[in-house]
Amino acid sequence: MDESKVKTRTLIVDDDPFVRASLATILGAEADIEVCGEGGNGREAAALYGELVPDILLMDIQMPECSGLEAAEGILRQHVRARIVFLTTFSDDEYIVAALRLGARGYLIKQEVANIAPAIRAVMAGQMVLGGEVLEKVDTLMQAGSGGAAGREALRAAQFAGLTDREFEIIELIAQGLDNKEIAAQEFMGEGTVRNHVSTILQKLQLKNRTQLAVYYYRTLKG
Amino acid sequence: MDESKVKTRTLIVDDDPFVRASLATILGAEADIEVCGEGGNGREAAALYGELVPDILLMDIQMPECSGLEAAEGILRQHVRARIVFLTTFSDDEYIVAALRLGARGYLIKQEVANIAPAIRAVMAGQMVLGGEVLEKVDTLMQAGSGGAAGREALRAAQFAGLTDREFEIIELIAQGLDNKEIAAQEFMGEGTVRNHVSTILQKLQLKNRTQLAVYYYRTLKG
DNA sequence: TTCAACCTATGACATTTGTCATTGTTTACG
DNA sequence: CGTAAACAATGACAAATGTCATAGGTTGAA
Repeated sequence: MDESKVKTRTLIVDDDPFVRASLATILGAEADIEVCGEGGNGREAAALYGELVPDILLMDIQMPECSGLEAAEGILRQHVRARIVFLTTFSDDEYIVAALRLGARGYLIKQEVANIAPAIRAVMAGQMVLGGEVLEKVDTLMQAGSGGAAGREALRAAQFAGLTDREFEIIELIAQGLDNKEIAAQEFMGEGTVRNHVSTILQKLQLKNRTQLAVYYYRTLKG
Repeated sequence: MDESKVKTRTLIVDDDPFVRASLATILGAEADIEVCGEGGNGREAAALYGELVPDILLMDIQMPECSGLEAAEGILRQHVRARIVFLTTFSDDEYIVAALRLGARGYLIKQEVANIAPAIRAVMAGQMVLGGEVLEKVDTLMQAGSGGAAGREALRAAQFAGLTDREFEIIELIAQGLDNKEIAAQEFMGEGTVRNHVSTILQKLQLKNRTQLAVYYYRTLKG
């Protein structure tokens, strides 16, 4: 159709009015991006999101009253497919993990201003974006196995923060519709062991059962 | 980035060399389509698909050695997001149902040559395409309720052949991760009734459990 | 070496899920 | 009117699923 003509509607949320204004100016100058609203804290973010339903929510984490993480959690509960990109001053370890676990589509550092617009485009294309500085942190946070490929691997690990390789394999099998017995056969382990892994996965991702896990998989990884 | 410049890489698979050549010529003439490979049967389709990972696989169903349906099943197992469009000589009833159930993105008739390129574009835009002749068949195959809207309704009906409205509602709730009790509450019916509906759905779609149903939902409806 | 993860495994247990037989109501069609 | 299909429900049952406690083996880092 005419996707190329439609601008990416972006909602900006930051407690610093100066930052908001700067971002709005910088992004507004891009031909394919339109700033559709601005907010100053998490509550406003949630309210504005429900009202405007933007394509992208670009949000700070540390904000008074209601943090970006809290807001994101609420928003994602309502709008599962929300594309939320965090924009912070420092790449704080716990925040990264928390944000990615929530299902954020990006985690950028304010210093890397020039990267923001391209990052938004990438997220709109279904990708996930981590700022360079963040990527390093992620790398050290989970001493990524051996000397394997860094790129996609780090992303994968990041998105399912805290999950082990085994657990991730099992997630993929569940997302293909296999039951515990089939998974056990495929992975050469006991069915009880599979159950244990599944149980751990569900706790880590705060899900209730394997069906929710499959849903989560397709909504977060794909989608 | 620059999606508008990148051509849609299309893999053509048909046992008739003449058909292959014709299609390649016709499609190659389109500014936004590029034929990236050709194959003569299902096995070649699978092999080439894995090698080239095209945007679109345009494939005949009836082929020697390995039918298009078999190939599609294998390919979709590996590449969940594969966009497979079947192109056949006749709109054969069973094939239509089978193809759509597999998760095909399109089912076209060779006679409607002029429609192929537009169909490819539609599929790339996330839509699903059924040739006009096919649509009629689908309509009669399942005497589509009453005189409701034909378009999207027919598609939905086709994709979930034989499913009732109620059943479809329940599918959507399952695809949101609700358990039977929650569905019962939401739909104002007994939990046992929900179980019965789920059981019927699974039989109709030939699935084993609700997790597979969720997987099926996201692989088929979404993409 | 000691410690912390991770992986594996078992047994017990409660819950959820799926199947089946059966029954009844309502609605649409011939 | 009779019939068929969709819808709702119940009870009973088998199977799958998820949780928990516990425990042994491996491996890499301090």
